[in-house]
Amino acid sequence: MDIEQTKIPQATAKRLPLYYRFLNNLHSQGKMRVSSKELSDAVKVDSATIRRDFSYFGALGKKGYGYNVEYLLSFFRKTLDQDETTRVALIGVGNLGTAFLNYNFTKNNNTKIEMAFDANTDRVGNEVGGVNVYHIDDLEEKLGDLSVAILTVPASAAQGIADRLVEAGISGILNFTPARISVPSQVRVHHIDLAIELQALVYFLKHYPLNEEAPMDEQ
Amino acid sequence: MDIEQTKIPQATAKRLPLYYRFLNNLHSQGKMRVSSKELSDAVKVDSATIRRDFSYFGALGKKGYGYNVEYLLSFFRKTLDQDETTRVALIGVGNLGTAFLNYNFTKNNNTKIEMAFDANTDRVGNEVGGVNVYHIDDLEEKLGDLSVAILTVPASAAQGIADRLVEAGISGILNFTPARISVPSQVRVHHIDLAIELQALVYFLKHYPLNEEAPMDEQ
DNA sequence: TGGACTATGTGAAAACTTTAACGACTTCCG
DNA sequence: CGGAAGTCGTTAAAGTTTTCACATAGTCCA
Ligand SMILES: NC(=O)c1ccc[n+]([C@@H]2O[C@H](COP(=O)([O-])OP(=O)(O)OC[C@H]3O[C@@H](n4cnc5c(N)ncnc54)[C@H](O)[C@@H]3O)[C@@H](O)[C@H]2O)c1
Ligand SMILES: NC(=O)c1ccc[n+]([C@@H]2O[C@H](COP(=O)([O-])OP(=O)(O)OC[C@H]3O[C@@H](n4cnc5c(N)ncnc54)[C@H](O)[C@@H]3O)[C@@H](O)[C@H]2O)c1
Repeated sequence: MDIEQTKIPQATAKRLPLYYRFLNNLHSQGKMRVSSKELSDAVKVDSATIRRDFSYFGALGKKGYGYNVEYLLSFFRKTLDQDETTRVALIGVGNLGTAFLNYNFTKNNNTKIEMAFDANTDRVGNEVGGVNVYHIDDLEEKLGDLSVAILTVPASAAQGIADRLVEAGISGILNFTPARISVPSQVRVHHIDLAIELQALVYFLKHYPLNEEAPMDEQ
Repeated sequence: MDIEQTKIPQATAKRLPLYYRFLNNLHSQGKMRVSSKELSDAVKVDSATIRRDFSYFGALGKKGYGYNVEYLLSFFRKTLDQDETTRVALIGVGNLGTAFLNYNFTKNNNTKIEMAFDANTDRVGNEVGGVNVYHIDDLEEKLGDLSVAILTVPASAAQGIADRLVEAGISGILNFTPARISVPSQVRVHHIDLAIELQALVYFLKHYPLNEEAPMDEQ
């Protein structure tokens, strides 16, 4: 909870995990150095933006040389707390929830889905992707000190479950349901609304010219 | 392809589908009128932002009254081309792809996954969620005039498939793989990177104070 | 009908984000 | 060793998005 880091722009913070992943790729390819230009080509973010982003953390590179991959990587590992794994709960083992459980978020990542909950007794007691599925009634009992939850229940159940999660002490929710849930201000919710992403893409295609000067990428 | 509409800020454009969905909800609840304040509570977007967004389309509301739900809805239906369905292809019928196929995007939506492709012959020939799965070798032959594709293949295959999609005339790609693909500037790619979303949430929780003045929501 | 109330639409300011440009320092080759 | 080439870190400018705040115009009740 560094006071320093409070100053980092949100836009920058959102790109950090992306940088981290590509630095990891470079490192496992045995690359020793990288320039903001090379990184820019890889992650599709303007090189000036990358340099600006890095500069919030101090002078990480060397003029005329670029950045040392290993150094940068170890710096971001600390910054992004890659050393400690954040344990996550998933609520709603349906289509989407099952996909997430089968996917191993820990591969390149400091997060791990530790347990799952569902209301459907057919699902309860099983293991999906190596994760135990408990009954939603046991949420408060099993949750322990987990602080992050992924919400993949039907929209109609979203607010109710969110209330229980908050009550149980969760501090972050990744919400995949179309419901815009209400939570106290100490709790952070990120909405990922897949239907809307698709609609927005279609809208942009129909209404925005996509010629030469189209932006490199979106979102 | 109205010239008018080119002026609409991207940030606004991304919120339109959200507004549309909530207006639909209100309408099916029988509500006749709605104020920017009420809408704000529902979608968690500042009411001034909502009024500003709407104002790009002209004066849609009435002072002292608010907005007529039916009118607004029919206006957005036209604006978002809700009348014509956009046909979409999905490439990669794995965990995530299967979840999308089973989900009916058409429920509240003008998009429909029309066909799917996979390299695994075990999947080919089956129907998933009512959608035929073809072999990836037949991509060019089957694709026809579809202009949007959802990419849920392994990261290593992403760029190769993207190249083929572009060659086959696709104009928009919703990319769920961690690979940042390169495409010509006439093609629009939206990246949805779930692992990064999760990491970013964790980062914000650890490094940003989430007290009184925390923003209402993110992303 | 009148007057209190309500809620829009928008000008202006503030906040945030991206991009351009370049001085300064490093590297690296001949 | 010296100079050309490369690349950072940053200042300043431009662009985008959000928010404030209020005149204005319509509502609605008594
Ligand atoms: N699948 C997709 O492609 C997709 C796309 C966009 C949005 N979404 C949204 O994601 C969410 C999940 O979608 P899905 O397709 O996985 O749905 P699903 O119906 O397959 O899964 C929902 C799961 O939640 C469980 N559940 C229901 N009520 C519960 C409760 N009170 N407590 C705990 N578990 C409960 C159900 O038993 C089920 O297993 C939905 O809100 C949906 O709108 C999904
Ligand atoms: N599942 C998740 O929760 C999750 C989370 C984050 C990111 N992702 C990303 O989404 C993508 C898909 O993930 P997944 O879990 O569904 O993977 P998956 O391995 O379950 O599915 C990939 C599918 O693509 C098919 N495929 C492989 N090569 C192909 C090719 N050349 N042409 C056509 N099809 C091909 C495979 O046969 C398989 O069915 C991956 O890039 C993954 O990194 C998934």
